[in-house]
Amino acid sequence: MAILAAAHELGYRPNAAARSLAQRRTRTVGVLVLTLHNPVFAEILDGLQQRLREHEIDCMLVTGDADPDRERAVLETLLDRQVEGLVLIAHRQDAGHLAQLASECPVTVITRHEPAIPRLDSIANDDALGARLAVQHCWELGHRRIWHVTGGDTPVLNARRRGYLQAMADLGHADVGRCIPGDITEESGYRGAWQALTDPEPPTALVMGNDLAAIGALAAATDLGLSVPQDVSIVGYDGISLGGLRSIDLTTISQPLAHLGSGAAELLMARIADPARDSQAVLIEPTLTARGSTGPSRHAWAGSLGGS
Amino acid sequence: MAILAAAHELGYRPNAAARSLAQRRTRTVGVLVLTLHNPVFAEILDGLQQRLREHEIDCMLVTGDADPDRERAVLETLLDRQVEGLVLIAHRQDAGHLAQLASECPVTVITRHEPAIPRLDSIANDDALGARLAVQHCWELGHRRIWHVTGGDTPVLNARRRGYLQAMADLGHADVGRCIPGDITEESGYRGAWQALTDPEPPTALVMGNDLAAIGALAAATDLGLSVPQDVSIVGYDGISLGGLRSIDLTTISQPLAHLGSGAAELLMARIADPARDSQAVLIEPTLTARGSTGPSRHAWAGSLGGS
DNA sequence: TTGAAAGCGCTAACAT
DNA sequence: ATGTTAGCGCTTTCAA
Repeated sequence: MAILAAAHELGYRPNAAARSLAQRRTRTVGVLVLTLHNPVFAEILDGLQQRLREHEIDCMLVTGDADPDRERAVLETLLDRQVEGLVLIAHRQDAGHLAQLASECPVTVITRHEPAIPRLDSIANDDALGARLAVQHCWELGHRRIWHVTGGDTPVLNARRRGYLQAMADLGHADVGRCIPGDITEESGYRGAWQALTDPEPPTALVMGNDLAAIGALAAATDLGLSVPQDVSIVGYDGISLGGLRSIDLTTISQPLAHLGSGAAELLMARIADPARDSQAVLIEPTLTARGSTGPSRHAWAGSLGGS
Repeated sequence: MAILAAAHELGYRPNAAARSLAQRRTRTVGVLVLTLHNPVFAEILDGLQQRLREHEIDCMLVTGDADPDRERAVLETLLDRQVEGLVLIAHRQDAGHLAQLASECPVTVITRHEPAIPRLDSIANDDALGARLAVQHCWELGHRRIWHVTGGDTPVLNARRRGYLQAMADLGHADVGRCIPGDITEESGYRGAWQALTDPEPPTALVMGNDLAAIGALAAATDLGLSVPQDVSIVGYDGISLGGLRSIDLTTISQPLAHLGSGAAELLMARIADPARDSQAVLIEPTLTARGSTGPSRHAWAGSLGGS
């Protein structure tokens, strides 16, 4: 007893591997994040890590840098370490592999609304709704030629594209809409916006796949000598805090990022406590944050077609 | 044999805890990162993780969100898991605790030049030199009233401040220099720059503590109706890729970020192979990346004091 | 070459 | 209340 106490003083360190072997639990969950380069994930992780800490659960953070194979490899290492649950923040896995993961341990997916898979819960914002809000905002400012630079062929970005198309159709302006393929990096946003804005009949408003791409789009507009929002309005998606800076001042569709993280932690804890419970799919309404990158366009009513 | 093979097919998963217990090694290193909100660390991690992967070493990534106590707590969990080494990317620990860590396992520190501690290596850029380069660049553009918004009271940021003061002294203009306290977030950069630029005798050039703060400074200039670089030149530090965007277009002191990461991996691997080797302190020369946020100032020669 | 046994450092269930 | 023992799932050693 006293001996043990003394040992502690002298730098004795309990071996976590031995403990989890004997105890048959690790008090650890694994967290996969799409990439560390987009601050949106840091903001989600803030909420997630804080809540896990409250539950006294350790978290092992890994990233596959948006590469599905690398993701699979790091998920394997997490599973080998007997994590008690998995949180996937914007993964790149298909439904089959997801179901397999969920058969091995509780899984919670953030940012993505998954098909019903047993033992898998999800929490996400309504991307289609968000994209519709973005289009409506532009429309109310008088824009008609509203284009979309997509974020890539993933469920989240496809939902945003769907919302965009839906909104354009609802407004009766699908004919002047257009989708330009891209991904969710600044560079891609720059290229996509450049392509759009150098079109013979350019759009007056751009709905971008996410905030990072929108920041790239701002750069493209600058380089083309266009003023924002006088010449072109730009809307992002995510609501990263960087967009709130006055020199960026990006109108965007805001998700409650930290809340997505803490909500995921709760879902995972609940499922670990009761693995058989029904799958939950929490859907959160995004909101428009209007800032300086959108405004009435002087071209809005003067394009190749008039108002509605 | 065949039995084992079949077991594998059927979802058998080796238990990493049991393996590391039996094998007495984990093939895992722990990585502490100051914060996930600054993309500079993602860029360092790119280089680090890739190199570790080449060595077939797993990496457990944690963050203490710039809070020394939280950092200490997560470092404990890493040590409990018997990591074979530790990489600290911009930590907040004092020399005493660092020495204690190094006595438990090999440690490599990135971004910070540590005092000689046994079993601890470091790799960093020369922050004082970088800050001098920033001042010299402004000076060559004709600026005299060059102020510094500091990044806080940490060794790295203190070195930058020292370099700034040194350069001002060398140029014989220490009297018009001034340090404004701040930290390394956009918000702080905004506040610090605002304070500087609303001074009765404002500076014509601002050397910021890092790129994020510089981006905040750009916002402050915008809000004050000042043009960059006509009214004020702004220099960042780090060389994050965000600064290269044309809408931001930040002159900065570039560190070879991925190289810092891969270099740290090599240092750590070498020390794990030979724990008794001499401590290494790799120092890398930063370089100036001149972009659009700096230029000759129309006020440079017209301030309260003329040229030299 | 293949199989049995011991043991890694801890915890849990016992027996004292 | 305290001390002892078995065993977590693997690797390694040693015997066959």
